[in-house]
Amino acid sequence: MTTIVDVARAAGVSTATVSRVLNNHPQVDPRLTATVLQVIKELGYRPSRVARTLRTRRNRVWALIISDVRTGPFFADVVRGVEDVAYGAGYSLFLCNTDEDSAKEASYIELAVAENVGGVILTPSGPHTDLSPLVNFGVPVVLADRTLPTQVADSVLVDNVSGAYQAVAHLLAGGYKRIACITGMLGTTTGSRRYVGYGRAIEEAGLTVDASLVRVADFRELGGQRAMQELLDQRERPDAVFVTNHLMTIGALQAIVDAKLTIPTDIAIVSFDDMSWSTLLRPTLTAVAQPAYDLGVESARLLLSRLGGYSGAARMVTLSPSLQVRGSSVPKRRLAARRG
Amino acid sequence: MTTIVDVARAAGVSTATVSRVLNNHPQVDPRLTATVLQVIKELGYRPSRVARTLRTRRNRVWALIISDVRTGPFFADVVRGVEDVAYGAGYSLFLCNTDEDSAKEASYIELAVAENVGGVILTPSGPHTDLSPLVNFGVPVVLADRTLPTQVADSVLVDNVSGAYQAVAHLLAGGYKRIACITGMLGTTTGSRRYVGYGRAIEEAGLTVDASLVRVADFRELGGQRAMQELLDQRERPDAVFVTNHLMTIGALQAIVDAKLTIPTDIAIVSFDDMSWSTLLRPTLTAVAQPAYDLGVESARLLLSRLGGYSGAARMVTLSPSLQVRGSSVPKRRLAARRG
DNA sequence: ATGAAAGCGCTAACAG
DNA sequence: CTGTTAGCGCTTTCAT
Repeated sequence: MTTIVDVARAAGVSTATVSRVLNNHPQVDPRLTATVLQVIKELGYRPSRVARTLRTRRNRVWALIISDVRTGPFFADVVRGVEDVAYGAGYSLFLCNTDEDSAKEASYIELAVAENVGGVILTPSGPHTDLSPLVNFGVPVVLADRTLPTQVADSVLVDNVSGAYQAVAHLLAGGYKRIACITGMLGTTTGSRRYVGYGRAIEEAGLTVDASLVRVADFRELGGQRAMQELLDQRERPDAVFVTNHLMTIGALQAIVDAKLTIPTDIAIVSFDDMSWSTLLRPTLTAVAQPAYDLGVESARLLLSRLGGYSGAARMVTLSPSLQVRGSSVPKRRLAARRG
Repeated sequence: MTTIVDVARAAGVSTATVSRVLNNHPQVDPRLTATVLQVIKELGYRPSRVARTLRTRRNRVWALIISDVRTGPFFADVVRGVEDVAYGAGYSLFLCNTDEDSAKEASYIELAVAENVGGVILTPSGPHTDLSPLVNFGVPVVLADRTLPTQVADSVLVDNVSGAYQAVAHLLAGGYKRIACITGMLGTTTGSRRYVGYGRAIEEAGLTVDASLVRVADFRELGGQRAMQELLDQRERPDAVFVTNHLMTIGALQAIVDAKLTIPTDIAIVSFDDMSWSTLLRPTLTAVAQPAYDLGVESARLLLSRLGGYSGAARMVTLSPSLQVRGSSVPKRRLAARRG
């Protein structure tokens, strides 16, 4: 391996000069710069980032700690948003999947400080995630998609209440009356906020939330399927359902198909999370689209600003989801018209 | 920040002893070990991986260089396979998305050597990917999903020929005669191998490949859609189509819907790549399922074995995809029976 | 079994 | 403008 010493020797200069060339300091003779650059190329020398990090105590690496890249398009999009900004600014990423497991999360947080990363973008696995190792070591943290009770870090959120509200208000406007809700764990921000949006829409319409129409599931496919089955097995069936994430939506759709019911005549459905295949379903699926990529981008930007020296109070950026109206929630009167 | 020196001082031992405790060397007094461990806990000390890497020239980090995590479930699954093995063995991952851009790929390869990573798992963007920076620096490389002409590295592949063959043989067995193929760029391994499998199945059935039924697209949604439109616009339409990846399948399905044709009566379809939502479509989608997670796992294992000292010739592991038969390719005679 | 000391490759005072 | 030198935090001979 060729080091900075080899380059210095070959170029007949000191290592300091080589270092200056590497970091393009202004006060260095252009001719020296040229020869050094030449030698570097000839020797195929590449400065060790490890040594540089040790010396400068600045690591051009971030840790991105999320629950699972596989879980639908959401996190994958977030990752790309982060990565694109990071790459543009000369940073690279440790990808850490916690699977919502707080122990794994804690161990990745440990890793982040052990690796002396420059910053962390984290989707906390729960309300008790301990950021103190990071905070104590002065590692800037940005919370993405979920925040924490203690306002110790910048966060970037999707307006879950608004997204859910839009979805349910849309169903109400379409003439649906018995609107069920399959929500995720209420202990999570996403779970509770989306449920709040559901309740708000119902109440603003002068109705009250009917507990028999609400099912708290686990954000997963099987949970969604079971919840939907239960709802359909009741004596008084819902005429519409709002499902708060894409995995549970897959399960719910399966349950509806299994029950041989037709969407939206028997039951309308709106999903939180829009997928590339939403338009391939028949009928096409009405869904709340989350700005996942942008969420990654914004998170990375907040981190960059901290790295750039900003040290004000914790900031909170909220991004708005948008309702994609499609066939699975056609207004009742239009359905009637079709029949007629 | 507390360092090994602080620990040594507080424990009344030398840094060498602390280091030995950290790396659990056998020849160290159990009582000293205890006090050192105690002090470490009290001080909240965490050894710097950066310093360790610099000193030992062994980095417990890998670079995982793929085209794009967002591109469907495939790479996300690969990533998780790699990550699970890596995490289990104490390694972490740089996630690098190249977007099939050889310049970006090259820059990530540079990063890998600059960061002195312990190993690289790479999906080459093309046949000209230059591994020499890695090879020169003695960084072990495993090629995942695609290989390179020069057999310089271990590789883990999916048997694309077999997968495509299974798909097309299944259509032939179902009585389909004019089977079209929408394939990706033939310059890529996946593109060419899947096309080979298509051709082999056709020829083994005693037929010949009809060039008018073959479209070379770009592995993307729009490309798949256009290709399908062209195929449908011909005077003699195909009665089935084999599409060689999931994005083009989405496009093709869209085109079929737009043409108001019915699957599989007007045209049957089989996709390479199975998705979580394949069973939600009506009819459900017949697809070749790739062992993506396992591909990640195997790649990581090969890397681990190199890291463990294995230095034999380049190995090649081939994983078999499996055909998931569903409704989009129901045999013709059964269709006839339904009608009758 | 433990410690002293050298050094991994780099940067940043400090001199000159 | 350039060189000398002292570390960054850790591991690892080499002595003891």
